[in-house]
Amino acid sequence: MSKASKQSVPQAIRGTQDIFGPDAEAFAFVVETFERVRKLYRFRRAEFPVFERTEVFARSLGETTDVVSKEMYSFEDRGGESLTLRPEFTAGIARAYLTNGWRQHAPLKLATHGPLFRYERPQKGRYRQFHQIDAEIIGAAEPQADVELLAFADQLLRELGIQDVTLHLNTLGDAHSREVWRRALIEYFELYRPHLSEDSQERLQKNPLRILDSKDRRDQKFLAEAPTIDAYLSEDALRFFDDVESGLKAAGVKYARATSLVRGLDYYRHTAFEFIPSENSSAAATLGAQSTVLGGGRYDGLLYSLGGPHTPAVGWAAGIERLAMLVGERAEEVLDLVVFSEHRESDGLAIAVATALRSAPKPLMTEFLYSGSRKKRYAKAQATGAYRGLSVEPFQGALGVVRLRDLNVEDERPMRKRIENALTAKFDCSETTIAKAHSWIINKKK
RNA sequence: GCGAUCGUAGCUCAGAUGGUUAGAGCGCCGGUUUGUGGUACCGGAGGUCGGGGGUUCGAGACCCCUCGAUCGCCCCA
Repeated sequence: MSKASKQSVPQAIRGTQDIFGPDAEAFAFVVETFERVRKLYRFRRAEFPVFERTEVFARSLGETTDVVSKEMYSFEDRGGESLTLRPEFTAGIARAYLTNGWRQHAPLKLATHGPLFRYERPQKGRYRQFHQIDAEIIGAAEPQADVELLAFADQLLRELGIQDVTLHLNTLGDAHSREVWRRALIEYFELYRPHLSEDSQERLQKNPLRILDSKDRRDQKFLAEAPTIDAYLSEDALRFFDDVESGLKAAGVKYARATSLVRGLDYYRHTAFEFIPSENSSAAATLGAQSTVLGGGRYDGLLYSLGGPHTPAVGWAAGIERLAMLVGERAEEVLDLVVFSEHRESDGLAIAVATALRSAPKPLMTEFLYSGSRKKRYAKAQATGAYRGLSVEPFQGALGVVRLRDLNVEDERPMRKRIENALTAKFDCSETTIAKAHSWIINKKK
């Protein structure tokens, strides 16, 4: 190990993470599972820019929301244009739908994943650069779209093996229902204004719906009597929600009605939902205060607010880090083989052997060791956890000899055959036994 | 933006009440042993104690600032 230079090592940006090892495996497992399940539902893969004009987010999320007013990474580019690193997927996807004329594909089911950026205080399950998987259906006004989207989410969580997470479902009604309800809430909470928490007194101005899921005890005693959306739903809105509920039952998706579930962002209508760990479950403990693992809803108002035609849409997003925490650490796959050269003269043959094994018709997952003293390599080979080891040494009158080493395996037969097939495909070699070890003398390359 | 706890070798951590050249285990490098070689033993490299300022005869330990981590509030996935 060499001495560190005098220069100080740069620190990672606050709230960013370098993910490696079992955590990275869990992350990849979430993405791979998402990719697999999304195809079953025929959501089409799409990629979107990581930054957009600032107005894309400002106009769609609402200027007063926390995300826009204090959490965006915005900057001017060299042309003086205000750009913003995406704090969420939906706005950018809506923009893409409009600018590319994707109405022709409606109803369009899209799936994507990648990094998002929010200037927030990092804590458990929350980062400044974080990652989401995302699914959207644009151009479908039917409640069946909501149902299919939720069935997808539900199946994804099951296939990830995540337990004790339940779907909380609510409706915010159509634009009119929502507005009437909102006014009723303000009127109700105004009565108790002095008794509310400071946060909720402020929410009364900015976002009265959010008072409903306040964690403050002072607020909670007023929540039971607060008006619920159900009393204000228009007939259409009511019928829509009924259809969603019966559709979910038909699809076998379990859910709990959550009348206090609301959405912070302005563009939501009708269906709103979150998958949340059950209280006192280990999943809840794992996630800490960041309980929502997947959330979304219908945003029929969004595309219009971006200057497009009235376009119905539903979607959800889920935090990959949070899902990965629930999945738990995943071990990397166990290696089939580890190959190491015992002498400098056999280094070339060793890499040729490793390559032959990796590119065989039935390839073997192979680690190739090159560091450490010769005598340390056997110990290193053990430590890789590979089932078998192959040492490569010079051999008189031949290119060299490959010897099979017992490492961490019991059933040696299938592996030995595969190794032999891989070797004979690339080399002229003969089997033998040297010092009781099964060996192949490599005569020449084919 | 607000609050709490924390920051000592690559990793996990010891270093009572401030006091001589800052320690252990693991890992890494080398050697002896072994010789289908995973063991055991010996040795070595590696730290301006997150950074800056202050108090003190003297600070890793105390104070202030700053950066970062962790966990809450807010908000959200």
